[in-house]
Amino acid sequence: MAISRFLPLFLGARDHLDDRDREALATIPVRREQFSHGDKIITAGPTPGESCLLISGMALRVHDIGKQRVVSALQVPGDFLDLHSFLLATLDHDVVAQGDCAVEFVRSEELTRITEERPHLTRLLWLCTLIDAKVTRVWTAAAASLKAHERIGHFLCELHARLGIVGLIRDDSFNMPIEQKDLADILGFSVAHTNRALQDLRGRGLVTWNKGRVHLPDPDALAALCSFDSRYLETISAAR
Amino acid sequence: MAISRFLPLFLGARDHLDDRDREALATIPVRREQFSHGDKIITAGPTPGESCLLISGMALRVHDIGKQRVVSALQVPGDFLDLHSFLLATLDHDVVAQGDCAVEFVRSEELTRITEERPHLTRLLWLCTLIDAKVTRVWTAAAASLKAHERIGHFLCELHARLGIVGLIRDDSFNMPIEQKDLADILGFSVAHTNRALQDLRGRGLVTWNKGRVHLPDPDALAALCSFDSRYLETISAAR
DNA sequence: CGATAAGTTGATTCGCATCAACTATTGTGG
DNA sequence: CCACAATAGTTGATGCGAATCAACTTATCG
Repeated sequence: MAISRFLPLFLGARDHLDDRDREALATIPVRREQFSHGDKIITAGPTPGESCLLISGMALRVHDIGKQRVVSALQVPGDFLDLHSFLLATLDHDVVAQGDCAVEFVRSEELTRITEERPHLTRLLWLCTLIDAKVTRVWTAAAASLKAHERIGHFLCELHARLGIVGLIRDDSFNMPIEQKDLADILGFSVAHTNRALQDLRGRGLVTWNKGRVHLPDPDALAALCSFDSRYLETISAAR
Repeated sequence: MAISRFLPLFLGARDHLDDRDREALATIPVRREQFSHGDKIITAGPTPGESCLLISGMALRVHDIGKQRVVSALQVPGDFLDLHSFLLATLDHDVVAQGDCAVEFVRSEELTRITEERPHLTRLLWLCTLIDAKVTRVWTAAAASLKAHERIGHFLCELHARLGIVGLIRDDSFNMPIEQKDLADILGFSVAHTNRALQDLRGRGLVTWNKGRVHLPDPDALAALCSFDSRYLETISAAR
């Protein structure tokens, strides 16, 4: 099975792909697999000989620190879940399905081959991991400086922007396979507090969230309230 | 001027460098520059046509979010401060000198050349950015789940481990161009609270911190107290 | 020796966790 | 189609961790 159309879409959003790049991507063989909510897609420990690309659904990076469980990132369709593992010998966290997901596995040799033969593609794949890192840094900054309702808003703005890149936004609304308890878990709040913070945003008319679907009536106003600056995601590469 | 011995040291800690790799590194021309405490080494915005390597001292990644200033990472000698900027078109944060620093600038063309000619080195450089990302994720996890004294301890354990890789630890002690107010700033605590948390660690006999020098009498005990697991840093690459 | 910066201490306030109850919604078997 | 169970969401009371502000002590350095 050939790799999903998502990868060229995602990479192409960053920099022009020429025909040879596209062909190199199109000929990567993949194995597709389906996961349900809570399944471990990837387990911490020695890295497997393959990396995987999220096709649909969402996934969480889950760290165990002490006796606690902490989410350090959320992945959306088009993201590599562990492009890292192609270069790292061990993975320090699990990747867990948030809702149902489809995933495509790529053998590491295929990626190594790209690095040997297609320098431009290599730089673009590298870029993916850099953007991932950027998102994490901004997440860290947001966690350190925003209040609960602002963090939720920031999180929703981030999702709105990221899902937009892969074409999953319609009329400023998007699917969200996440419940309040999951949101609390992801942001590290209690359920009670999450609920109150969400009510705050709802009360301001900035967020509606019903049955797994989120609508942001005024994304700019929400962004302003939550100090969200989308520029860090609109990354055109300097890779060429 | 040729690139510092730090780069082969740092890369070589991850994977074997053959003679051609070493030569490719050794012939990279660099410009060396000195910065004093508080100087902006790199400014947020369009990326310059060069990347830089920290040779001595420490530096902070500083994000502006809303009206606040948040530190998302601390860099130590051997770290690239913005290997990102070689691939990213804009940088979303400043890099600021913490104490005096020496830095070596490398033109992006040189790095591009490496990606065209030396796939193995490319993978190792990529690896550097991945480790950087790992550190940030663990930082996020620590921030979310540890109490003040544990976070300080975790931070010191991380530094101990990272400085060890580049040979800057002697008898479990190391230079720390950081005062309590800086530490508060980095971890996002108030100065008062930072002080109390430090006293806690001192009271347990796990940390001494005098005149810019930190000593950890029992690193393992400190690591245990603070849920620090150094494995995420001891990264042998799977890059070959 | 006084001046400035670094470190320490205490009192008060605020954000969020925790625990516990309660309501609304969804799902299930009879 | 109803009765009930299970799950998701909401609300309130209380406690703790850390911020804030202000005073004070100790180093450092002309």
